[in-house]
Amino acid sequence: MSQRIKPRTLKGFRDYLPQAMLAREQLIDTAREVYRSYGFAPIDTPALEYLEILTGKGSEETDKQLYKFQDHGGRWVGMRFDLTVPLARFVAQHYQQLGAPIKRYHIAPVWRGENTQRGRYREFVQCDFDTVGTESLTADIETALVIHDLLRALGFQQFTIRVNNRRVLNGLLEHLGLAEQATAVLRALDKLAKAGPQPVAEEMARTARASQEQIQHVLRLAEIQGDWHSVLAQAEQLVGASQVGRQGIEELRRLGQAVQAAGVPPQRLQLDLSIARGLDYYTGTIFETFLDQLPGIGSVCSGGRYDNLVEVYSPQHLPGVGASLGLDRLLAAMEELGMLPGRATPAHVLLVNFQEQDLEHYLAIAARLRAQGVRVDLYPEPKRMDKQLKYADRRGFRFALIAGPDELAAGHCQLKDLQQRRSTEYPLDETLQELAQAILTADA
RNA sequence: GUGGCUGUAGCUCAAUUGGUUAGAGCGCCAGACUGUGGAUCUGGAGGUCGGGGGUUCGAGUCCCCUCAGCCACCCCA
Repeated sequence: MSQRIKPRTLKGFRDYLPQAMLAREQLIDTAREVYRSYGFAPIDTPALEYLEILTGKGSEETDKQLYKFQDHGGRWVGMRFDLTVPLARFVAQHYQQLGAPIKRYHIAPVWRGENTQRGRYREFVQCDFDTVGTESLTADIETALVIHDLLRALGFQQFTIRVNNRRVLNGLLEHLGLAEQATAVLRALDKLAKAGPQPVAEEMARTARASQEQIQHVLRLAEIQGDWHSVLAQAEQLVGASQVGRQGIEELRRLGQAVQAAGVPPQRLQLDLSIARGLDYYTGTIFETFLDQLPGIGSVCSGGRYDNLVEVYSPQHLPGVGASLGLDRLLAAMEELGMLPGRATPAHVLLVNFQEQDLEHYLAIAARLRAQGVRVDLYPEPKRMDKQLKYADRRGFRFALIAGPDELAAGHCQLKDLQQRRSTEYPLDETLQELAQAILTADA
């Protein structure tokens, strides 16, 4: 070999080893189950879209982060940076066949060419669920419930879903005569939690040319603290006579009431009038979800209502609402919190290999166990047993199945529980039902 | 995209003021122990000191560039 190529991966792109991938797949399975329990159905869309489909939808910033290039036919194409914009295109293209409302989930990778950090990558998987084609607040309420169920199903106890409504913000800005500069004001406001009031006020003065009085008014809204009820009461005064603002407040009132009535503990759902979200397409309810133990990692599940996004591609009015679970960010958090299992194998049992001439026996035993749902890993070569047991141990197998010449001759086998460190004898009969039951029971 | 910090074996880290053939622990492979795992001992594999260039008699060590990681800004999952 003249020149060996150095194996490496691009910045922000990663390989996933078995242990990590098992955790990812388990998380995906959980998300899928929760989505399905609410009736969301799966879809998929291409990684590449015509560039014009993607640009100008999220924000100026997302346009800059877009991976784009000319394909072999000279077409300008881009890699999707989220799953919501492709969904809008998808709905516009297929709503005749689908009918409304459309409830779909979509678990797939997205790409953003931005700088990397802990829990921030250039290729990452989002787990989106959305309801398109209804303006009903029920869809917003269910979105909150799904987020809640999802985090609970993943094993989280301490998390906070922060809720706001763009209409409240827009109402206030309208009331203050800042409707024109809404984007700039909201962008500055979004930084309040991190930066504090001083820098935010300065940014508003600079980018939105807001007066001191206007700024103070906006900041007052964001600083409102308290329970759901009192926050709304105070916000009501600040938005004044604004029609939009009052609608937003009413929506939040109904949403808060319904979600709590559905059994979500009040402390998990917080009204936070300062969250605005950087994406331009949101029009109503907005959600962000933070882990109480790791607030610094950012939101692990965000979303909101976007009533006009599909109209970019279709004359139909197709309002939508949904949210996106950040799989990779969540996994980074779970790893930090020690919530990930250390297993590196999906198999329940390692079948020890004693000698080449008994291969057919091993294959038959494995086949019978698999037929009953047991995942069996047959060691490929007759190595020393201590090596094989060490292999099983290191990878986190619960069981090793020992069926050497002695056992085969006697018509039974040893099931070795590597966790409890003891063996039990089982008959090697036609079905191996007793053995399979023992393995599957211990696994559950 | 901007700024700061970091970069030695798979992992965690050593290596006097620049000075011969770059070390340790853990892990991996093998043996002691040819049918019973997290122990012990012995041996082995694995590094172009992230990569490239420069200064120097001599660079892991100093300088520049580049790549990657972390942090902040920005934005976001």
